[in-house]
Amino acid sequence: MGTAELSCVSLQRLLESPQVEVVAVVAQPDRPKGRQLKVQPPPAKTLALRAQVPVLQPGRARDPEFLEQVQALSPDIIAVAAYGQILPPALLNLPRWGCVNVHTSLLPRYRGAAPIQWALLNGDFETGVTIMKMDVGLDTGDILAQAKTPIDPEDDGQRLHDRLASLGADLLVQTIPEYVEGRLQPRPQPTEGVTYARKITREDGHLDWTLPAGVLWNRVRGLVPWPGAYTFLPGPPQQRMLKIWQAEVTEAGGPAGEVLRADNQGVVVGCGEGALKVLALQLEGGRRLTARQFLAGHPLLPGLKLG
RNA sequence: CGCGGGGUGGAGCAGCCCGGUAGCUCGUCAGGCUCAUAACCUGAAGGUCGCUGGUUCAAAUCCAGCCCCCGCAA
Repeated sequence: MGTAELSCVSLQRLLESPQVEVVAVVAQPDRPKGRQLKVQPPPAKTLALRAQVPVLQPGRARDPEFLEQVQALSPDIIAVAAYGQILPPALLNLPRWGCVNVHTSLLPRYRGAAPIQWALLNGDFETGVTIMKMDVGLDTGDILAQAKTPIDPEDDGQRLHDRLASLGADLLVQTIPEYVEGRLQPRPQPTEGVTYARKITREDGHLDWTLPAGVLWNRVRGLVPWPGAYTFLPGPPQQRMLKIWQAEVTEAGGPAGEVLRADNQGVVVGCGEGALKVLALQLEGGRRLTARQFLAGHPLLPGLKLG
């Protein structure tokens, strides 16, 4: 079961694995998406169809009709990754080996919806993936396997997502046989160190320049590709949203939110503490540009106030 | 028919409302200057102004249709 991009990597590995037969894929229903609000299939469905695997798309995972369909398939195990719905106990207990989940954090840290982003937002130096046996709680199941990866300064939400997706997929296909063959004992999550990664909202991207540069830098990195860190470029005629895709912390000091310097190196903006050198940005309606390209057509003079 | 911005030499933009000489910041090429530079100076090349049709003496500019890019929203 999976919906988002992240689940596709795991699905792909499962399809390739000689030890696993994928009898069906469950994804969330097609939803209106994109610019003209056209109804579009989720990525996992697209991949499943291409692999000619049957796809189920229940509106709710607890629909009795859906549960019957799953029962009819009599799966030995259900693998879940980025599915996006809570699974009812009836489903958790349906397969002989239960349900296993790929979670992109080192549980019990960052239970919940946005573990990748929060690891970056909090400036962690390390994160990873956990394969767990699902139970009724939110990401509280027993741990089957974990793999770690360091977070380096080059990482942003997209890069880390991609890396964890493949790390998780590898670990999943390796873990399932070990678990099923009894070579691996589920162990309860530690009671210490539990944190929750609440869902990210668009407003989380709105930069507050009175915060320290280091915090803002983590925002910029953590919120790629969505919602992206943004600020506003004052008019005339009207203020426009300015997304900041890449930046680094720099030494300069000056009023928070004020452009201190703007040249080919980048746009330096004052923060509550230190300054942020913006390297890649995107004006509302335009495409993403390097600081150099941006400045060629949009002069940003020192003293300009961003907000 | 969800809302909105945009397509102008290689890049990023102005010009469009108020039709009439193709502009700006860069890049490229050539030369100069400098111990040196993503520095500076001089010169040059490079554009069917997204496509199609319409209006007009005249269209980047006004009108209609189409293609493509992007932000919001979901």
